[in-house]
Amino acid sequence: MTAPALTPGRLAPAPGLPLYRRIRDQLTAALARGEWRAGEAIPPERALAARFGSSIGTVRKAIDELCAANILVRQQGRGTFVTTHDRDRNLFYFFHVVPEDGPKVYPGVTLLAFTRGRAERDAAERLRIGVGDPILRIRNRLTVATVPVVVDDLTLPAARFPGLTERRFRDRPSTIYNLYQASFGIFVVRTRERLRAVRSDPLMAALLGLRAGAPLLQVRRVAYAYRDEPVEYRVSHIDTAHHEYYAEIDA
Amino acid sequence: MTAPALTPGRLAPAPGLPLYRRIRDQLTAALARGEWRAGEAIPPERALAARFGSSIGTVRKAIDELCAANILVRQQGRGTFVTTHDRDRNLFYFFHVVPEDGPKVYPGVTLLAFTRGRAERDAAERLRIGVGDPILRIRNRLTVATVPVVVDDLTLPAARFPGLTERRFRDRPSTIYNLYQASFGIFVVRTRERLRAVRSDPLMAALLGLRAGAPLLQVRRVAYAYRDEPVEYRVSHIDTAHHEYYAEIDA
DNA sequence: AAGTGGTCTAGACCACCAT
DNA sequence: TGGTGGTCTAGACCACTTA
Repeated sequence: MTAPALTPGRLAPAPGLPLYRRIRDQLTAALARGEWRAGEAIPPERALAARFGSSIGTVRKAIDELCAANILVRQQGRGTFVTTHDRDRNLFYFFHVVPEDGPKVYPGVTLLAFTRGRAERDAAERLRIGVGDPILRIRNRLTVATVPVVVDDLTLPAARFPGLTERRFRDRPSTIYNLYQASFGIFVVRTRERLRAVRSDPLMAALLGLRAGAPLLQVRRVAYAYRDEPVEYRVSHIDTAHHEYYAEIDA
Repeated sequence: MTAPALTPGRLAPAPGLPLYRRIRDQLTAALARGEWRAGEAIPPERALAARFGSSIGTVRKAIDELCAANILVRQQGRGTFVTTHDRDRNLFYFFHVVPEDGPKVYPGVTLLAFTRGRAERDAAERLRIGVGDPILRIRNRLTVATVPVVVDDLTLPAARFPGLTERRFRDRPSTIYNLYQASFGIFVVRTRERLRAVRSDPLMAALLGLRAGAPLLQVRRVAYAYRDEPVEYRVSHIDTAHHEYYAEIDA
């Protein structure tokens, strides 16, 4: 005498979806409205199973997907925790520049400029905002062992970052993506990057200590939050004379 | 009265590993020795559960991992199949060059050179063979809409490709990775790439119809088979004047 | 010792595909 | 209609962490 697989009414929305996906979406929604903060544990699986009126295996399958999306992290014997954008994580997932020889290291970051402006067509399209909408522009220079290697030009939709000032940006305690998460509830989940080789213009050459015309790796990255919302457009120029851009592709 | 979780003796090797991983490894081994060929269905889950003396859920978890590694593909109602390196798959997973505007298209491939030689240090290290071991060198030019965009220089460890001739390489029915799979049992599962911006030397410039010194995107890719065995070292030079290299990074 | 996630079972029923 | 993978249950026991 097994109970019917679907117990209607317990979890109302989208009855076409399997239960474990509806539970996953409920968890995502709870995360998005801040029920559990970054670094905190979510309730134990047995408690969640009771809350959603499902079996524990179904809750585990929902959590599995959130772990695969790097939104949650399991720790056996301790609990399941909301991922944080700490230094190590950031280095591992989002910083792809490695020295020609030797291990990856965390770069030094210098803020070169912090200005307000209005979105041009390129940035507006990528951030899915209107041309002329208010934006923030930030320029950083990254150094590895005091040698300048990367210049980052960030474009942020101002509407998503209310009250972000140069001081707040400069005095952030941790990584940039950690600031997005802790201060604005924006959790970067995925990025898409387009790369090309370009000639260095005089400005970039000066910032990186190169001759104009030297080849640079240009990376145009859009960072996305929970529901595929673009939240940052970043153009990087990388001097790959003694560093490389590293990518691992499955399958 | 539930049976004990572990039923010792049924699946001998590595008793420290969970059952579903041992089953996964058994399946991988069966795949590697050709028990089921590319494109064929593996036995149904119920049959595998009987064969391994486990419950169906445990077999499913093993298959889940092989699907995640893109070695198997499930099709509801039909069966579970061994992945093939067909054109679409190859385009999707391994060809990252997209036009500046418009959709990705499959490139035309022209074989420029096919020679035998001995491994230099760089290639030997990356392929984990000895310096001086026999290798095959292959040069291809890729065109998009008749415009040359990429020059690929492949280095293959000759020992892994016995009997591969220029004719056989040129007359392959499908993709290069499909040839590796169908003729040599080498299934490319993952690649690692290192990218940098370089100046075009005179030879590359001539092959791509550019002026020497033009910036090129250089990609050095190592392709790996089942157990992290390197099977191909490929250096690509890409003209990114009107094309881009596209990467998607999770988390 | 108590509490967490991790593995495994045995079986029911659903959704989909081929015939 | 019969066979496949997909979902779900209810519960046992294991492995690990913390107090």
